[in-house]
Amino acid sequence: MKIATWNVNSVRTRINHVCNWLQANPDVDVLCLQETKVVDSDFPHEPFINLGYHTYIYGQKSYNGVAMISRSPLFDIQLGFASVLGEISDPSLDDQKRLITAKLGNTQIVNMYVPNGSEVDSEKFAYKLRWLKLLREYLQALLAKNPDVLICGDFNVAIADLDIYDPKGRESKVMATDIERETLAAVLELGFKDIFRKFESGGEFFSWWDYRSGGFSRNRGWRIDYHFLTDTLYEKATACAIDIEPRKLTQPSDHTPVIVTIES
DNA sequence: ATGGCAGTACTATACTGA
Repeated sequence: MKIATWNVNSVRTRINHVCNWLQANPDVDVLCLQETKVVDSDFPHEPFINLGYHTYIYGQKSYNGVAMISRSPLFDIQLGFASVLGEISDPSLDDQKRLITAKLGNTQIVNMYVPNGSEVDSEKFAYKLRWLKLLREYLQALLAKNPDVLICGDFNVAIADLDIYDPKGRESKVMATDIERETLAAVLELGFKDIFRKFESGGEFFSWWDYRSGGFSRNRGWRIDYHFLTDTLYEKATACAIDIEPRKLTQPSDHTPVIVTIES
C-alpha cells in the first residue's frame, strides 16, 4: 500500500501536474491533496475519473480545501471535526475546510491541512493552536474505534531544527516556534510517529520551498509535510520518500509529494 | 530588516500563504 500527500496550491491550476504524477506513479493507492482552493461544485473530478480514480473532496472558495484521490473506493468518509466529534464548542474551527478522513481496508487515513498561522501572536496563530488542540480530541475519538491510523498532510510546523534549512531565529518564525511544536507534539503523543525518520536521520530533506528568492534552486526548504503512523502501521512501513521531481517543473506547487509504502 | 512569488477573486489590488 502506498499513500502520498501533496499540497498542490490549487488543484485546477495544477491538474496536469497531478495527473501526470499519478500516471508516473501508478502504484500509489491514495493521493491526499491539500489547498485545492475550489468549491466542491467546481472540483475537476473528470481528469481523475478518466484515469480510473475515485475522488473524495471537501472544498471551499479560494482557500484551503482537501481531497483524496484513490485507486479503489474509500469508506466512511468524514468531513471536518464535527463529523467525528459531534457538536464542537468552537464551530469556527470547521469554517475552513481542512480535514477529511476515510478508511482503506482497515486503515484509517486522515488528510489534513493545518492552518499556517500567518504571524506569531496574530489571531490566525491563535486559530492554528486551537485547531491543533481540537485535532487531538478528534484523533483520540478515531483511535478509540480503530488503532490503525495514518495521518498525513501539510502540518505547517517543522517538528525539528533538522527540518529547516536554516533554523537560526526560528523561535520567532511561524511554523517553527516552541508553542507550535509543543502543541503538535501533544497530538502526536497519542501514538503517532514520523515515518520519514524511520528511514532517514539526516538533514537537507525538505517538502516545501519558498517561491521567492530561488528557494528551491538553493535548497532553502522546510520539511512540513508528513506522514505520522500508529505502531502497527509504523512497523509495517518499508519506505518513505520525498519526490522532488514535481517541484522542478514550470509553474510548480511550492510543495512536493511525500509517499509512504506499507506492507499489506 | 525587507521583500521577494504565486493563486484567487476580480478586473486593481487585497488577501492569503509559508
